[in-house]
Amino acid sequence: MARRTHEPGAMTGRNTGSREHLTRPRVVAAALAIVDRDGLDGLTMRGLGRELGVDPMAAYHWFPSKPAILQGVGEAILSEIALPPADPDVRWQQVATGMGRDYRAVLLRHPNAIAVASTQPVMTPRGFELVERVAAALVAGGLTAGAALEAINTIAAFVIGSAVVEVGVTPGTESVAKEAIEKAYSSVDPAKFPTLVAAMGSATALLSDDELQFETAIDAMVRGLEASFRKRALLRGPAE
Amino acid sequence: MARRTHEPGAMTGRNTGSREHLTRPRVVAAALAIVDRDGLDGLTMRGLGRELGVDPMAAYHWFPSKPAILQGVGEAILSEIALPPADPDVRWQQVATGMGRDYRAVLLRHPNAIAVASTQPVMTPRGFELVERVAAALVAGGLTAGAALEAINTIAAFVIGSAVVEVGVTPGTESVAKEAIEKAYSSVDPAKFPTLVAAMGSATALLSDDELQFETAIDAMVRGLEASFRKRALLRGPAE
DNA sequence: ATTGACATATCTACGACGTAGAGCTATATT
DNA sequence: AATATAGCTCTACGTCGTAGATATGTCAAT
Repeated sequence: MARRTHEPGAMTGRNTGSREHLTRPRVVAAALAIVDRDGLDGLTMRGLGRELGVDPMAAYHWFPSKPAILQGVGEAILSEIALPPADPDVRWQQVATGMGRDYRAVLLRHPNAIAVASTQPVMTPRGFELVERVAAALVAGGLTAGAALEAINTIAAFVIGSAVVEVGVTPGTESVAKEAIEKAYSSVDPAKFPTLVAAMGSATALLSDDELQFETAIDAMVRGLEASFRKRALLRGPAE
Repeated sequence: MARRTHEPGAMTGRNTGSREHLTRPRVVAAALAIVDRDGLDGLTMRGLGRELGVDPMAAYHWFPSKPAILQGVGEAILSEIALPPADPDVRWQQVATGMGRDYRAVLLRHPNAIAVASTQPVMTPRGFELVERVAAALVAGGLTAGAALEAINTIAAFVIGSAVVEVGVTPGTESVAKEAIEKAYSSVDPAKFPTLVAAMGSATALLSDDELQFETAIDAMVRGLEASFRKRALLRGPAE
Protein backbone atom coordinates (compact mmCIF):
# COMPACT_ATOMS: atom_id res chain seq x y z
CA MET A 1 0.00 0.00 0.00
CA ALA A 2 1.19 3.46 -0.82
CA ARG A 3 2.03 5.83 1.97
CA ARG A 4 -1.07 7.48 3.35
CA THR A 5 -1.27 10.98 4.62
CA HIS A 6 -3.27 11.63 7.67
CA GLU A 7 -6.67 13.13 8.02
CA PRO A 8 -7.00 16.19 10.22
CA GLY A 9 -9.12 14.08 12.54
CA ALA A 10 -6.26 11.68 13.06
CA MET A 11 -4.56 14.14 15.37
CA THR A 12 -4.21 12.52 18.73
CA GLY A 13 -3.10 15.60 20.58
CA ARG A 14 0.33 14.41 21.51
CA ASN A 15 2.16 17.62 20.86
CA THR A 16 3.44 18.67 24.26
CA GLY A 17 6.94 18.50 22.80
CA SER A 18 9.38 21.19 21.85
CA ARG A 19 7.36 23.21 19.38
CA GLU A 20 3.81 23.19 18.07
CA HIS A 21 2.96 20.40 15.67
CA LEU A 22 2.49 20.90 12.00
CA THR A 23 -1.11 20.75 10.83
CA ARG A 24 -2.72 20.90 7.42
CA PRO A 25 -3.91 24.47 7.99
CA ARG A 26 -0.44 25.55 9.13
CA VAL A 27 1.13 24.08 6.01
CA VAL A 28 -1.45 25.76 3.80
CA ALA A 29 -1.02 29.09 5.55
CA ALA A 30 2.74 28.99 5.08
CA ALA A 31 2.35 28.00 1.43
CA LEU A 32 -0.08 30.84 0.83
CA ALA A 33 2.26 33.31 2.51
CA ILE A 34 5.08 32.21 0.21
CA VAL A 35 2.90 32.40 -2.90
CA ASP A 36 1.70 35.86 -1.92
CA ARG A 37 5.25 36.99 -1.36
CA ASP A 38 7.24 35.17 -4.07
CA GLY A 39 4.71 34.04 -6.64
CA LEU A 40 3.58 30.57 -7.63
CA ASP A 41 7.00 29.63 -8.95
CA GLY A 42 8.50 30.81 -5.69
CA LEU A 43 6.79 28.03 -3.78
CA THR A 44 9.12 25.07 -3.39
CA MET A 45 8.96 22.24 -0.93
CA ARG A 46 12.39 23.24 0.37
CA GLY A 47 11.29 26.83 0.85
CA LEU A 48 8.09 25.68 2.50
CA GLY A 49 10.09 23.62 4.95
CA ARG A 50 12.29 26.62 5.69
CA GLU A 51 9.20 28.82 6.27
CA LEU A 52 7.85 26.26 8.73
CA GLY A 53 11.20 25.66 10.41
CA VAL A 54 11.00 22.04 9.48
CA ASP A 55 12.46 19.47 7.09
CA PRO A 56 11.27 19.91 3.51
CA MET A 57 9.79 16.42 3.58
CA ALA A 58 7.69 17.08 6.68
CA ALA A 59 4.81 18.50 4.67
CA TYR A 60 4.44 15.12 3.01
CA HIS A 61 2.94 13.74 6.19
CA TRP A 62 0.02 16.09 5.72
CA PHE A 63 -0.32 16.25 1.96
CA PRO A 64 0.45 13.60 -0.63
CA SER A 65 2.07 15.98 -3.12
CA LYS A 66 2.80 19.58 -3.95
CA PRO A 67 -0.29 19.93 -6.19
CA ALA A 68 -2.39 18.81 -3.23
CA ILE A 69 -0.92 21.67 -1.21
CA LEU A 70 -1.74 24.10 -3.99
CA GLN A 71 -5.28 22.83 -3.96
CA GLY A 72 -5.39 23.50 -0.24
CA VAL A 73 -4.20 27.02 -0.92
CA GLY A 74 -6.99 27.47 -3.43
CA GLU A 75 -9.58 26.27 -0.95
CA ALA A 76 -8.20 28.55 1.73
CA ILE A 77 -8.51 31.56 -0.53
CA LEU A 78 -12.06 30.72 -1.57
CA SER A 79 -13.01 30.39 2.07
CA GLU A 80 -12.17 34.06 2.48
CA ILE A 81 -15.31 34.89 0.54
CA ALA A 82 -17.88 35.99 3.08
CA LEU A 83 -21.13 34.10 3.39
CA PRO A 84 -24.00 36.48 2.59
CA PRO A 85 -25.92 37.73 5.61
CA ALA A 86 -29.41 36.22 5.79
CA ASP A 87 -31.18 39.52 5.46
CA PRO A 88 -34.69 39.06 4.05
CA ASP A 89 -34.89 42.69 2.99
CA VAL A 90 -32.02 42.87 0.51
CA ARG A 91 -32.88 42.62 -3.14
CA TRP A 92 -31.41 39.70 -5.02
CA GLN A 93 -29.53 42.07 -7.28
CA GLN A 94 -27.65 43.38 -4.26
CA VAL A 95 -26.81 39.89 -3.10
CA ALA A 96 -25.48 38.93 -6.51
CA THR A 97 -23.48 42.10 -6.94
CA GLY A 98 -22.16 41.85 -3.42
CA MET A 99 -20.92 38.33 -3.95
CA GLY A 100 -19.19 39.38 -7.13
CA ARG A 101 -17.51 42.31 -5.43
CA ASP A 102 -16.41 40.20 -2.50
CA TYR A 103 -15.11 37.43 -4.73
CA ARG A 104 -13.16 39.90 -6.79
CA ALA A 105 -11.64 41.53 -3.71
CA VAL A 106 -10.51 38.15 -2.42
CA LEU A 107 -8.87 37.23 -5.72
CA LEU A 108 -7.12 40.57 -6.02
CA ARG A 109 -5.85 40.19 -2.47
CA HIS A 110 -3.88 37.17 -3.71
CA PRO A 111 -2.86 38.12 -7.24
CA ASN A 112 -0.17 35.45 -7.44
CA ALA A 113 -2.65 32.73 -6.58
CA ILE A 114 -5.45 33.59 -8.97
CA ALA A 115 -4.59 30.70 -11.23
CA VAL A 116 -4.91 28.35 -8.28
CA ALA A 117 -7.98 29.88 -6.70
CA SER A 118 -9.99 30.40 -9.86
CA THR A 119 -9.70 26.81 -11.01
CA GLN A 120 -10.60 25.41 -7.63
CA PRO A 121 -13.73 23.31 -8.03
CA VAL A 122 -16.58 24.49 -5.84
CA MET A 123 -17.13 20.89 -4.82
CA THR A 124 -15.88 21.30 -1.27
CA PRO A 125 -17.99 21.51 1.87
CA ARG A 126 -17.22 25.19 2.20
CA GLY A 127 -17.85 25.78 -1.50
CA PHE A 128 -21.20 24.07 -1.26
CA GLU A 129 -22.12 26.13 1.76
CA LEU A 130 -21.25 29.39 0.02
CA VAL A 131 -23.21 28.52 -3.11
CA GLU A 132 -26.15 27.29 -1.05
CA ARG A 133 -26.32 30.45 0.98
CA VAL A 134 -26.03 32.78 -1.98
CA ALA A 135 -28.52 30.72 -3.97
CA ALA A 136 -30.95 30.73 -1.07
CA ALA A 137 -30.72 34.49 -0.86
CA LEU A 138 -31.38 34.82 -4.57
CA VAL A 139 -34.34 32.47 -4.34
CA ALA A 140 -35.66 34.51 -1.45
CA GLY A 141 -35.40 37.47 -3.78
CA GLY A 142 -37.63 35.85 -6.34
CA LEU A 143 -35.42 33.76 -8.59
CA THR A 144 -36.05 30.10 -9.26
CA ALA A 145 -33.38 27.77 -7.94
CA GLY A 146 -32.12 27.10 -11.47
CA ALA A 147 -31.90 30.79 -12.25
CA ALA A 148 -30.03 31.36 -9.01
CA LEU A 149 -27.35 28.86 -9.95
CA GLU A 150 -27.16 30.30 -13.43
CA ALA A 151 -26.68 33.78 -12.02
CA ILE A 152 -23.99 32.61 -9.63
CA ASN A 153 -22.15 30.78 -12.36
CA THR A 154 -22.28 33.70 -14.75
CA ILE A 155 -21.13 36.21 -12.20
CA ALA A 156 -18.36 33.93 -10.99
CA ALA A 157 -17.10 33.55 -14.54
CA PHE A 158 -17.07 37.29 -15.01
CA VAL A 159 -15.33 37.91 -11.72
CA ILE A 160 -12.64 35.35 -12.47
CA GLY A 161 -12.09 36.74 -15.93
CA SER A 162 -11.90 40.28 -14.62
CA ALA A 163 -9.34 39.30 -12.02
CA VAL A 164 -7.25 37.39 -14.54
CA VAL A 165 -7.27 40.31 -16.96
CA GLU A 166 -6.61 42.84 -14.24
CA VAL A 167 -3.62 41.00 -12.84
CA GLY A 168 -2.75 39.79 -16.26
CA VAL A 169 0.53 37.98 -15.97
CA THR A 170 1.20 34.33 -16.51
CA PRO A 171 3.41 32.93 -13.79
CA GLY A 172 6.90 32.85 -15.19
CA THR A 173 6.41 35.30 -18.01
CA GLU A 174 6.53 38.48 -15.96
CA SER A 175 9.96 39.55 -17.02
CA VAL A 176 9.48 38.61 -20.63
CA ALA A 177 6.44 40.75 -21.28
CA LYS A 178 7.85 44.18 -20.59
CA GLU A 179 10.07 44.85 -23.55
CA ALA A 180 7.64 43.24 -25.97
CA ILE A 181 4.95 45.60 -24.76
CA GLU A 182 7.17 48.61 -25.20
CA LYS A 183 8.00 47.59 -28.72
CA ALA A 184 4.32 47.10 -29.53
CA TYR A 185 3.39 50.43 -28.01
CA SER A 186 5.88 52.27 -30.11
CA SER A 187 4.24 50.74 -33.14
CA VAL A 188 0.85 52.27 -32.41
CA ASP A 189 0.43 54.25 -35.56
CA PRO A 190 -2.57 56.59 -35.23
CA ALA A 191 -3.24 56.06 -38.92
CA LYS A 192 -3.49 52.31 -38.50
CA PHE A 193 -5.35 52.31 -35.18
CA PRO A 194 -7.63 55.34 -35.26
CA THR A 195 -10.33 53.89 -33.04
CA LEU A 196 -7.85 52.81 -30.39
CA VAL A 197 -6.21 56.18 -30.32
CA ALA A 198 -9.56 57.91 -30.16
CA ALA A 199 -10.68 55.76 -27.26
CA MET A 200 -7.50 56.32 -25.27
CA GLY A 201 -7.79 60.06 -25.63
CA SER A 202 -11.48 60.13 -24.89
CA ALA A 203 -12.89 61.75 -21.81
CA THR A 204 -14.51 58.47 -20.85
CA ALA A 205 -11.18 56.74 -20.29
CA LEU A 206 -12.87 54.07 -18.29
CA LEU A 207 -10.06 51.70 -18.99
CA SER A 208 -7.84 53.52 -16.59
CA ASP A 209 -10.01 52.67 -13.62
CA ASP A 210 -10.45 48.92 -13.14
CA GLU A 211 -12.68 49.37 -10.13
CA LEU A 212 -15.14 51.63 -11.89
CA GLN A 213 -15.21 49.49 -14.98
CA PHE A 214 -15.92 46.41 -12.88
CA GLU A 215 -18.78 48.12 -11.08
CA THR A 216 -20.29 49.29 -14.32
CA ALA A 217 -19.95 45.90 -15.93
CA ILE A 218 -21.32 43.83 -13.08
CA ASP A 219 -24.25 46.19 -12.84
CA ALA A 220 -24.91 45.77 -16.55
CA MET A 221 -24.61 42.02 -16.18
CA VAL A 222 -27.09 41.77 -13.35
CA ARG A 223 -29.56 43.94 -15.23
CA GLY A 224 -29.11 41.77 -18.29
CA LEU A 225 -29.65 38.64 -16.22
CA GLU A 226 -32.79 40.13 -14.73
CA ALA A 227 -34.21 40.84 -18.16
CA SER A 228 -33.34 37.35 -19.31
CA PHE A 229 -34.90 35.69 -16.27
CA ARG A 230 -38.02 37.75 -16.58
CA LYS A 231 -38.40 36.84 -20.21
CA ARG A 232 -37.98 33.18 -19.38
CA ALA A 233 -40.31 33.39 -16.39
CA LEU A 234 -37.55 32.42 -13.97
CA LEU A 235 -38.19 35.44 -11.84
CA ARG A 236 -41.35 36.23 -9.98
CA GLY A 237 -42.17 39.44 -8.24
CA PRO A 238 -42.56 43.11 -9.08
CA ALA A 239 -41.01 44.61 -12.18
CA GLU A 240 -40.38 47.86 -10.30
CA MET B 1 26.90 41.62 -23.24
CA ALA B 2 24.52 38.80 -22.62
CA ARG B 3 23.70 36.36 -25.37
CA ARG B 4 21.15 37.83 -27.72
CA THR B 5 18.48 35.86 -29.48
CA HIS B 6 17.75 36.75 -33.02
CA GLU B 7 14.90 38.62 -34.51
CA PRO B 8 12.87 36.82 -37.16
CA GLY B 9 14.03 39.45 -39.59
CA ALA B 10 17.63 38.49 -39.03
CA MET B 11 17.12 35.42 -41.15
CA THR B 12 19.45 35.64 -44.07
CA GLY B 13 18.04 32.76 -46.00
CA ARG B 14 21.02 30.47 -45.75
CA ASN B 15 19.12 27.28 -45.13
CA THR B 16 19.84 25.15 -48.18
CA GLY B 17 21.39 22.59 -45.86
CA SER B 18 20.24 19.18 -44.74
CA ARG B 19 16.84 20.02 -43.30
CA GLU B 20 14.71 23.09 -42.89
CA HIS B 21 15.96 25.62 -40.39
CA LEU B 22 14.28 26.23 -37.09
CA THR B 23 12.28 29.43 -36.93
CA ARG B 24 10.39 31.13 -34.13
CA PRO B 25 7.03 30.06 -35.55
CA ARG B 26 8.21 26.47 -35.89
CA VAL B 27 9.34 26.40 -32.27
CA VAL B 28 6.05 27.90 -31.13
CA ALA B 29 4.01 25.46 -33.20
CA ALA B 30 5.86 22.49 -31.76
CA ALA B 31 5.46 23.85 -28.23
CA LEU B 32 1.74 24.37 -28.75
CA ALA B 33 1.36 20.86 -30.11
CA ILE B 34 3.04 19.45 -27.02
CA VAL B 35 0.95 21.56 -24.66
CA ASP B 36 -2.25 20.52 -26.44
CA ARG B 37 -1.23 16.88 -26.21
CA ASP B 38 0.51 16.64 -22.84
CA GLY B 39 -0.53 19.71 -20.89
CA LEU B 40 1.48 22.67 -19.71
CA ASP B 41 3.60 20.57 -17.40
CA GLY B 42 4.28 18.23 -20.28
CA LEU B 43 6.24 20.90 -22.10
CA THR B 44 9.94 20.55 -21.39
CA MET B 45 12.86 21.90 -23.34
CA ARG B 46 14.11 18.37 -23.86
CA GLY B 47 10.77 17.21 -25.16
CA LEU B 48 10.53 20.26 -27.37
CA GLY B 49 13.91 19.42 -28.86
CA ARG B 50 12.74 15.87 -29.47
CA GLU B 51 9.56 17.10 -31.16
CA LEU B 52 11.65 19.30 -33.44
CA GLY B 53 14.29 16.65 -34.09
CA VAL B 54 16.89 18.94 -32.67
CA ASP B 55 19.08 19.47 -29.63
CA PRO B 56 17.15 20.71 -26.58
CA MET B 57 19.29 23.82 -26.49
CA ALA B 58 18.57 24.77 -30.08
CA ALA B 59 15.38 26.62 -29.16
CA TYR B 60 17.48 29.02 -27.11
CA HIS B 61 18.75 30.60 -30.29
CA TRP B 62 15.24 31.77 -31.02
CA PHE B 63 13.87 32.44 -27.55
CA PRO B 64 15.74 33.63 -24.46
CA SER B 65 13.91 31.32 -22.06
CA LYS B 66 11.10 28.84 -21.66
CA PRO B 67 8.65 31.49 -20.40
CA ALA B 68 9.34 33.43 -23.59
CA ILE B 69 8.30 30.39 -25.59
CA LEU B 70 5.12 30.11 -23.55
CA GLN B 71 4.38 33.72 -24.31
CA GLY B 72 4.82 32.94 -27.97
CA VAL B 73 2.34 30.10 -27.58
CA GLY B 74 -0.13 32.51 -26.01
CA GLU B 75 0.25 34.96 -28.86
CA ALA B 76 -0.18 32.20 -31.40
CA ILE B 77 -3.43 31.11 -29.80
CA LEU B 78 -4.79 34.64 -29.64
CA SER B 79 -3.99 35.09 -33.31
CA GLU B 80 -6.47 32.32 -34.04
CA ILE B 81 -9.26 34.72 -33.17
CA ALA B 82 -10.74 35.86 -36.45
CA LEU B 83 -10.72 39.53 -37.35
CA PRO B 84 -14.33 40.68 -37.74
CA PRO B 85 -15.48 41.14 -41.33
CA ALA B 86 -15.94 44.80 -42.22
CA ASP B 87 -19.64 44.48 -42.91
CA PRO B 88 -21.42 47.81 -42.43
CA ASP B 89 -24.79 46.14 -42.04
CA VAL B 90 -24.18 44.04 -38.93
CA ARG B 91 -25.43 45.41 -35.67
CA TRP B 92 -22.80 46.10 -33.02
CA GLN B 93 -24.43 43.57 -30.74
CA GLN B 94 -23.72 40.86 -33.29
CA VAL B 95 -20.11 41.93 -33.62
CA ALA B 96 -19.62 41.88 -29.88
CA THR B 97 -21.34 38.56 -29.40
CA GLY B 98 -19.50 37.08 -32.35
CA MET B 99 -16.13 38.07 -30.97
CA GLY B 100 -17.01 36.55 -27.64
CA ARG B 101 -18.11 33.31 -29.24
CA ASP B 102 -15.02 33.12 -31.40
CA TYR B 103 -12.70 33.93 -28.52
CA ARG B 104 -14.34 31.25 -26.40
CA ALA B 105 -14.06 28.66 -29.16
CA VAL B 106 -10.36 29.40 -29.57
CA LEU B 107 -9.69 29.06 -25.86
CA LEU B 108 -11.64 25.81 -25.61
CA ARG B 109 -9.72 24.45 -28.59
CA HIS B 110 -6.60 24.67 -26.41
CA PRO B 111 -7.83 23.80 -22.93
CA ASN B 112 -4.35 23.07 -21.63
CA ALA B 113 -3.12 26.48 -22.69
CA ILE B 114 -5.88 28.66 -21.30
CA ALA B 115 -3.70 29.87 -18.47
CA VAL B 116 -1.13 31.00 -20.99
CA ALA B 117 -3.49 32.47 -23.56
CA SER B 118 -5.79 34.30 -21.17
CA THR B 119 -3.03 36.21 -19.45
CA GLN B 120 -1.40 37.22 -22.68
CA PRO B 121 -1.35 41.02 -22.83
CA VAL B 122 -3.15 42.41 -25.86
CA MET B 123 -0.17 44.65 -26.42
CA THR B 124 1.10 42.91 -29.52
CA PRO B 125 0.74 44.07 -33.12
CA ARG B 126 -1.81 41.37 -33.78
CA GLY B 127 -3.64 42.11 -30.55
CA PHE B 128 -3.84 45.76 -31.43
CA GLU B 129 -5.14 44.94 -34.85
CA LEU B 130 -7.88 42.70 -33.46
CA VAL B 131 -9.01 45.24 -30.90
CA GLU B 132 -8.88 48.03 -33.46
CA ARG B 133 -11.00 46.13 -35.94
CA VAL B 134 -13.60 45.05 -33.41
CA ALA B 135 -13.70 48.52 -31.87
CA ALA B 136 -14.11 50.07 -35.30
CA ALA B 137 -17.04 47.78 -36.01
CA LEU B 138 -18.66 48.69 -32.71
CA VAL B 139 -18.16 52.39 -33.38
CA ALA B 140 -19.70 51.92 -36.80
CA GLY B 141 -22.63 50.42 -34.95
CA GLY B 142 -23.15 53.53 -32.88
CA LEU B 143 -20.94 53.19 -29.82
CA THR B 144 -18.43 55.82 -28.82
CA ALA B 145 -14.81 54.73 -28.97
CA GLY B 146 -14.63 54.58 -25.19
CA ALA B 147 -17.75 52.48 -24.94
CA ALA B 148 -16.39 50.15 -27.60
CA LEU B 149 -13.25 49.47 -25.59
CA GLU B 150 -15.28 49.04 -22.45
CA ALA B 151 -17.51 46.51 -24.19
CA ILE B 152 -14.53 44.59 -25.56
CA ASN B 153 -12.87 44.50 -22.18
CA THR B 154 -16.00 43.36 -20.39
CA ILE B 155 -16.76 40.64 -22.88
CA ALA B 156 -13.18 39.44 -22.92
CA ALA B 157 -13.21 39.15 -19.15
CA PHE B 158 -16.40 37.13 -19.25
CA VAL B 159 -15.11 34.87 -22.00
CA ILE B 160 -11.87 34.19 -20.18
CA GLY B 161 -13.69 33.48 -16.95
CA SER B 162 -16.13 31.17 -18.67
CA ALA B 163 -13.34 29.22 -20.30
CA VAL B 164 -11.43 28.93 -17.06
CA VAL B 165 -14.48 27.71 -15.21
CA GLU B 166 -15.49 25.36 -17.98
CA VAL B 167 -12.11 23.71 -18.23
CA GLY B 168 -11.60 24.16 -14.57
CA VAL B 169 -8.41 22.42 -13.66
CA THR B 170 -5.23 23.94 -12.42
CA PRO B 171 -2.21 22.48 -14.16
CA GLY B 172 -0.80 19.86 -11.83
CA THR B 173 -3.86 19.35 -9.68
CA GLU B 174 -5.84 17.17 -12.06
CA SER B 175 -5.31 13.92 -10.25
CA VAL B 176 -5.75 15.39 -6.82
CA ALA B 177 -9.19 16.85 -7.37
CA LYS B 178 -11.13 13.71 -8.14
CA GLU B 179 -11.37 11.97 -4.82
CA ALA B 180 -11.89 15.21 -2.95
CA ILE B 181 -14.87 15.94 -5.16
CA GLU B 182 -16.36 12.54 -4.58
CA LYS B 183 -16.05 12.93 -0.86
CA ALA B 184 -17.71 16.33 -0.99
CA TYR B 185 -20.51 15.05 -3.19
CA SER B 186 -21.35 12.32 -0.77
CA SER B 187 -21.70 14.96 1.91
CA VAL B 188 -24.46 16.81 0.05
CA ASP B 189 -27.15 16.54 2.63
CA PRO B 190 -30.48 17.66 1.14
CA ALA B 191 -31.40 19.05 4.53
CA LYS B 192 -28.35 21.30 4.60
CA PHE B 193 -28.36 22.29 0.94
CA PRO B 194 -32.01 22.50 -0.06
CA THR B 195 -31.55 25.16 -2.71
CA LEU B 196 -28.70 23.33 -4.38
CA VAL B 197 -30.62 20.10 -4.49
CA ALA B 198 -33.68 21.87 -5.83
CA ALA B 199 -31.67 23.53 -8.57
CA MET B 200 -30.00 20.33 -9.68
CA GLY B 201 -33.27 18.55 -9.96
CA SER B 202 -35.00 21.44 -11.66
CA ALA B 203 -36.21 21.22 -15.21
CA THR B 204 -34.08 24.21 -16.10
CA ALA B 205 -30.86 22.35 -15.50
CA LEU B 206 -28.97 24.94 -17.49
CA LEU B 207 -25.80 24.08 -15.71
CA SER B 208 -25.47 20.88 -17.64
CA ASP B 209 -25.08 22.66 -20.95
CA ASP B 210 -22.11 25.00 -20.96
CA GLU B 211 -22.77 26.13 -24.49
CA LEU B 212 -26.35 27.18 -23.83
CA GLN B 213 -25.46 28.88 -20.60
CA PHE B 214 -22.72 30.83 -22.34
CA GLU B 215 -25.06 31.98 -25.09
CA THR B 216 -27.66 33.06 -22.58
CA ALA B 217 -25.15 34.89 -20.46
CA ILE B 218 -23.37 36.74 -23.23
CA ASP B 219 -26.69 37.81 -24.61
CA ALA B 220 -27.70 39.12 -21.21
CA MET B 221 -24.37 40.88 -20.91
CA VAL B 222 -24.63 42.64 -24.25
CA ARG B 223 -28.15 43.75 -23.45
CA GLY B 224 -26.99 45.04 -20.11
CA LEU B 225 -24.13 46.91 -21.74
CA GLU B 226 -26.51 48.44 -24.24
CA ALA B 227 -28.76 49.71 -21.47
CA SER B 228 -25.77 51.09 -19.62
CA PHE B 229 -24.38 52.85 -22.68
CA ARG B 230 -27.72 54.32 -23.55
CA LYS B 231 -28.15 55.67 -20.05
CA ARG B 232 -24.70 57.23 -20.18
CA ALA B 233 -25.23 58.58 -23.68
CA LEU B 234 -22.39 56.51 -25.10
CA LEU B 235 -24.61 55.04 -27.75
CA ARG B 236 -26.31 56.93 -30.51
CA GLY B 237 -28.90 55.55 -32.86
CA PRO B 238 -32.32 54.01 -32.74
CA ALA B 239 -33.62 52.40 -29.58
CA GLU B 240 -35.48 49.83 -31.67
C1' DA C 1 40.19 28.92 -54.00
C1' DT C 2 41.03 30.63 -49.34
C1' DT C 3 39.90 33.01 -45.61
C1' DG C 4 37.37 35.08 -41.99
C1' DA C 5 33.02 36.13 -39.88
C1' DC C 6 28.89 34.82 -38.24
C1' DA C 7 24.45 32.36 -37.84
C1' DT C 8 22.90 28.03 -36.23
C1' DA C 9 22.97 23.82 -33.65
C1' DT C 10 25.34 20.69 -30.25
C1' DC C 11 27.72 19.13 -26.04
C1' DT C 12 28.69 19.17 -21.33
C1' DA C 13 27.81 20.37 -16.83
C1' DC C 14 25.56 22.67 -12.69
C1' DG C 15 22.38 23.75 -9.26
C1' DA C 16 17.59 23.28 -7.95
C1' DC C 17 13.42 20.80 -8.06
C1' DG C 18 9.75 17.00 -6.49
C1' DT C 19 9.61 13.04 -3.97
C1' DA C 20 10.53 7.75 -2.88
C1' DG C 21 12.11 5.08 0.90
C1' DA C 22 14.42 4.09 5.06
C1' DG C 23 15.46 5.62 9.57
C1' DC C 24 15.09 8.29 13.78
C1' DT C 25 12.58 10.12 18.07
C1' DA C 26 9.32 10.98 21.35
C1' DT C 27 4.89 10.12 23.11
C1' DA C 28 0.82 7.12 24.33
C1' DT C 29 -0.60 2.68 25.50
C1' DT C 30 -0.08 -1.57 27.65
C1' DA D 1 9.59 -1.45 31.17
C1' DA D 2 8.19 -2.79 26.59
C1' DT D 3 5.91 -1.87 22.35
C1' DA D 4 3.62 0.59 18.74
C1' DT D 5 3.17 4.34 16.03
C1' DA D 6 2.59 9.38 14.68
C1' DG D 7 5.55 12.92 13.29
C1' DC D 8 9.61 14.25 11.38
C1' DT D 9 14.42 13.82 9.21
C1' DC D 10 18.06 11.97 6.05
C1' DT D 11 19.77 10.46 1.88
C1' DA D 12 19.48 9.78 -2.79
C1' DC D 13 17.51 9.58 -7.64
C1' DG D 14 15.95 11.24 -11.88
C1' DT D 15 14.48 15.43 -14.25
C1' DC D 16 14.28 20.12 -15.01
C1' DG D 17 15.97 24.93 -16.99
C1' DT D 18 19.85 26.85 -18.80
C1' DA D 19 24.98 28.88 -18.75
C1' DG D 20 29.16 28.43 -21.41
C1' DA D 21 32.17 26.34 -24.60
C1' DT D 22 32.36 24.07 -28.88
C1' DA D 23 31.31 22.37 -33.42
C1' DT D 24 29.27 22.98 -38.17
C1' DG D 25 27.90 25.00 -42.17
C1' DT D 26 27.15 29.06 -45.24
C1' DC D 27 27.98 33.66 -46.78
C1' DA D 28 31.03 37.78 -48.28
C1' DA D 29 35.38 39.30 -49.35
C1' DT D 30 39.63 38.61 -50.97
